Amino acid sequence: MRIFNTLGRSLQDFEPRNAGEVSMYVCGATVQSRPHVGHGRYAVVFDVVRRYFEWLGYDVTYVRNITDVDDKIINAANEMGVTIEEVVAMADSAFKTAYDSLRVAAPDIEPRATEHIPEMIEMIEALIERDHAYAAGGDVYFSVRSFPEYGKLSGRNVDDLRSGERIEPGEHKRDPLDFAVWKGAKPGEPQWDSPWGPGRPGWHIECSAMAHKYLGVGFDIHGGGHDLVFPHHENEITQAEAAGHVPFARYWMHNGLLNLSGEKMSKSTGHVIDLVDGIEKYTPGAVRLFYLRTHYRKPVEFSEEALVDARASLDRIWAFRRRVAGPVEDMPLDAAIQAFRGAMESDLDNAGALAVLFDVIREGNRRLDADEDAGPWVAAYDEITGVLGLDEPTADLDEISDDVAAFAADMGLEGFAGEEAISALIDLRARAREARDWATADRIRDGLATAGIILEDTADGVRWHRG
RNA sequence: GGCGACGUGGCCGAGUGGUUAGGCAAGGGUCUGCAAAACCCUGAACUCGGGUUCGAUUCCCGACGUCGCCUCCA
Repeated sequence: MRIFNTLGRSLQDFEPRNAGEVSMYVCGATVQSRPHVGHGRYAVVFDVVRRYFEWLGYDVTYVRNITDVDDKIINAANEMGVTIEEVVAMADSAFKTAYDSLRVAAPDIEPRATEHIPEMIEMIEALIERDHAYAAGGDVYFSVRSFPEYGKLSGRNVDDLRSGERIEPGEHKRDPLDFAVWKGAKPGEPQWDSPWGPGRPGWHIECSAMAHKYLGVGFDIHGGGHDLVFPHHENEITQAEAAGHVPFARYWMHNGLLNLSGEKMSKSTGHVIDLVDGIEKYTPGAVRLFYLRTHYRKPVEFSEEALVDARASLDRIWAFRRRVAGPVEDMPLDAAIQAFRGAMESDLDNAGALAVLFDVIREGNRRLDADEDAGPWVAAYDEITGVLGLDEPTADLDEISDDVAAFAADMGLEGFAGEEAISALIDLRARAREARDWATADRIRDGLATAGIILEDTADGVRWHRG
């Protein structure tokens, strides 16, 4: 497996820290507001990274944090006139809803910043002991110039940074480049006791401390959005390594960002499309496929057209598997699995992997049309869609059940519901077709379509699926 | 101003120093009561200008363009 490592900016062979195990930490959300469609990408990308390693047989430990204390959360609470807990609960639940519908598997560990304050304080103490941080006026700052390697991840030279040149009122930095690892408490803000007085942790120290706690020194993969490279990840490395955890992480993966009308989506500017809304509008599978059509490192433009395109592609994918009922016994076609692996091993070329899937589908369809054995192709399909999380979920009839039952009743089929109602209607339609009563047959097909069930007549009988 | 990424057919999007990516859309056919699905066929590309090379979309240089980071952000 070759991975593009942001640390060193090169394609590198992946060698796990411990044979057979992969430890990964991904920066999750700051739960200040509902997720936008950009957040779905990082979640899906790293979900696939995890699934792929698991598929290869690695024992994966996946940690994804929740940042639940932060300036932005405090500001949001003040603006909305609600408590911080309410902001966190609202945003957190929207993120969970989105992850679930996108079929992003829950991480093994999902630590919250507010539950790891002692670990952060411990790390800050270590930094002070080693003269990499200093307390000033109730705050604690990291001394950037005390760490010569600062800038190694983002490729920045300390002297080129014009950021942080201004010092906010009330800050006590010795050097404008220094950043806060502990912020002294302000009235009305969440606070914890510390050796430097009451306060709360800086953003970057949260991840350094939690990643270290759960994954130890030199864990395998640290991931996140490309916009986190600087300063967040740069500072994470700096703090962790300055505290003696060397190396902090060995491979750094960053997914490309999502643009909207040529501009990055950003919570702070409100230039966003809500993720939960987008999933509802375009369907979860189409959104997931949209993320996976493009190599994970490239920027992507979010557009109506792109989502409609993804939806059509997904229909093609799923239509193939519907042609064969149930599981297949065959071994997956070796050539296809090798090609799939080849793509994935090449820095997780998810777009190339998708091309392999479409090749499998085309040949599989051709074989089914020709009455040839398609088992190995179907098995390869199952294998690949399983890793990508693109297999079709079992039809959920709950929300349309009433409509189907009502329509069945209209057709004179009282007392049927769910799949039974669908089967009864299909039987009724079959009799109508035998009698060449096309009007009734079409009425049933159209009625079911309105309710959300699509019928297809095939040589082997009628198939249905959710529309 | 500093650092970095990218520019492929109507749209999206992989890849490669010389031989068809793939998807969506379009046109033609086959199948079908009609649909739907599927298969077959068709066309179409590598931003521009130099250079290296027998040969470059692929390597090097430059131009133009788009985007990201340098402040919170997946």
